[in-house]
Amino acid sequence: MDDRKLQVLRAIVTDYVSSQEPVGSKSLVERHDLGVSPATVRNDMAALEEEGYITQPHTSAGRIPTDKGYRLFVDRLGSVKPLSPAEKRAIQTFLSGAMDLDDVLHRTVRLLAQVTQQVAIVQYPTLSRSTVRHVEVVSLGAHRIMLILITSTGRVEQRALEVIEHDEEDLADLRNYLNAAAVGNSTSQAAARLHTLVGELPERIDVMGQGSIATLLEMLNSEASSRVVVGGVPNLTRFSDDFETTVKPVLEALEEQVVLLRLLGETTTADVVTVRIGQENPFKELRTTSVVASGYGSQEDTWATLGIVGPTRMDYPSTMASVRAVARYVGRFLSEG
Amino acid sequence: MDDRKLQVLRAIVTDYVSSQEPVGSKSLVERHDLGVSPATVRNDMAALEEEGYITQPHTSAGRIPTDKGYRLFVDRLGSVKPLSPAEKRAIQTFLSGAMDLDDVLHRTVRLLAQVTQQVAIVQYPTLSRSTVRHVEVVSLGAHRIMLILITSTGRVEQRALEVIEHDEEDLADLRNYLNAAAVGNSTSQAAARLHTLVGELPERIDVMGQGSIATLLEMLNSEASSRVVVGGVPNLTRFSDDFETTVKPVLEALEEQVVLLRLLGETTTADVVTVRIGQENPFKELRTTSVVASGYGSQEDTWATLGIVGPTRMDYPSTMASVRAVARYVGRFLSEG
DNA sequence: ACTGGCACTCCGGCGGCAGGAGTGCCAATG
DNA sequence: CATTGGCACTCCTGCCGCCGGAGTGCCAGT
Repeated sequence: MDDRKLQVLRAIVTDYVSSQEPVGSKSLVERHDLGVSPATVRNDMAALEEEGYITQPHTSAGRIPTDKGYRLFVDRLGSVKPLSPAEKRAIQTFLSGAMDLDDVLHRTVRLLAQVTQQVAIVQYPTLSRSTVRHVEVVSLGAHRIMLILITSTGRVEQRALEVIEHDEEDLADLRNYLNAAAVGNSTSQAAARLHTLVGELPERIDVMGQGSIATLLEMLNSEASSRVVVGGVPNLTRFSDDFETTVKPVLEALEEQVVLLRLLGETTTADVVTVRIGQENPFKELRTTSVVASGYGSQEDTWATLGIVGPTRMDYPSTMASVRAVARYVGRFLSEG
Repeated sequence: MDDRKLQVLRAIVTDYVSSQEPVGSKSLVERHDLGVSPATVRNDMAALEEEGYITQPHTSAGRIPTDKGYRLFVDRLGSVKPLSPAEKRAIQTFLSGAMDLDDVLHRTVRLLAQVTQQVAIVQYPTLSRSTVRHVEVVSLGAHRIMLILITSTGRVEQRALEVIEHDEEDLADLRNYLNAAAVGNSTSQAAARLHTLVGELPERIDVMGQGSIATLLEMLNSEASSRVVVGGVPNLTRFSDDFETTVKPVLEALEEQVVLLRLLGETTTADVVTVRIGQENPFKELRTTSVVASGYGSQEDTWATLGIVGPTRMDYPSTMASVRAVARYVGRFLSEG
């Protein structure tokens, strides 16, 4: 591909992103010194349109990038824009003073929404890559107990279940058995060991134990139902122009956890920023929006994904830089704290 | 106040709510059989406008209700519209199969959003009206422990804190002391008894115990920071006309827990539906929206508030009926489960 | 291969115009 | 005295046509 044509495409993308208006050949050469005349640029534009990178909303209007154009832009043209000092500072200080996992994730989603000016989504760390720190068994009455699962990422899951009559000693026994089997293991290991535990319980707590273990296994496997935090929804109002096509579908997607999770995509490796542009993402209603996501976690493991969703016409370099920076920082913070 | 004038006001409100358009004298007498001519209605309308219950967007347009008009409507004219069988059924079945408190509240907010077609808000049950069911102490490593507080409403709060070196026996002791003092008491009683416990701990766990008690007291007093669940945000898109005045401010309010909590208002008695219309509510940005809220809880106590927020031009009778029904049902469900 | 020039297209804003819905007022009526 | 029919008036809304501007495509010239 011709070098200048790429330059022209880059110029079109950046101009369109900042102005939100179709960009013509004349204004293009005015703002970027390409060293050629508008007529030459027009030829290049015609070629770019022929190849499907740009399009015009109507005859004799300026050009706007297509999804394919954006794709080429982020793949080959996106110079990683360094973060401003203010942004760096914001990222560094935002998490200080966070109290628990909930708090960390809520702060993160706010931060991400603020620096990108988009709708931010942060997924709770999955259980599967973490280890079991503690299992607690609590009585809720004569016939109900509550199981609490605490993982190395600080995540706490609880579930109540109906059981037969029991006393405190039974619970203490059960607690010891469960912890002996689970603590220190990864969730998959813990699941396996709990499974073998089923036959080995003393008869007195056998029935209750089996119920508890079944519930625990459910909790350990509940990765699919993992929760998300959303923030920065008001940023959608910046695109009041295309209400029906952009705002409404995004709001609807945000309402559905399942959709959101699929939108963030498979948990990718940490430190790799994924961009899904327009129709590349899995919901046809969201074909006018893009998703910029990244995994986050410790050096060894990726725990979950976070990212933003916004109109296809967004500032990809900045956004990608911000998402990556936030993902890195949160991963480090959670690994330490 | 003249009886027919009230009828006219009622007709204006209902017509405007359903049509979203200023309503004139002619179409009014057509749709409601008031037994008088349009001219007579015009006189009444002029009077109602004089008294500030209705207004016209511009000269020679139809009338729309003012906030004052809506207020009179809900106070004196709102015949409680009974729920449709379908709605009743939805409410009865929506909570069946709920797993834990989170689940209950999420289902509730969805239900409320669905039946009212508005944005729904549900507040987590406050601690203060509930009793302590269990306090759990878990080791998170050599220098960290986690405190978990479980209340009679099923609410679970956790908080990690730094402590000095400790072993399992210390934790067991501490756990027993804390539970002995707290379990079965209301949160305020529990706070008091924990306070007196400070001096009575054995020396071995004294330091750790003081830290734990301080944290627990914080948790017991954290009523103010109580969380909320929001749902039905896409319903906002039904008012795409006045984007700036309705959609944006609501989205911004939803982002701020503090604002939301103030919006729901002081926790009122259960079974009383509060309506705050337009400028009656505490944020000037929300002067075009109304809030319909109700407390929920057991027979004896009110735990928290739930409600909806929507444009002032809403169907108050239906909405109030729905909010009340949902609040009742959730209260009953949580009291039993 | 690039450039300047030129004719052409299409959007968007603006003004004028007509239709319709609604009002206020007034005189008439039971 | 409340109610009513009639009437003139106001104002919004949609529609049409017009015009300017921005942009394009093409072609001939360097």
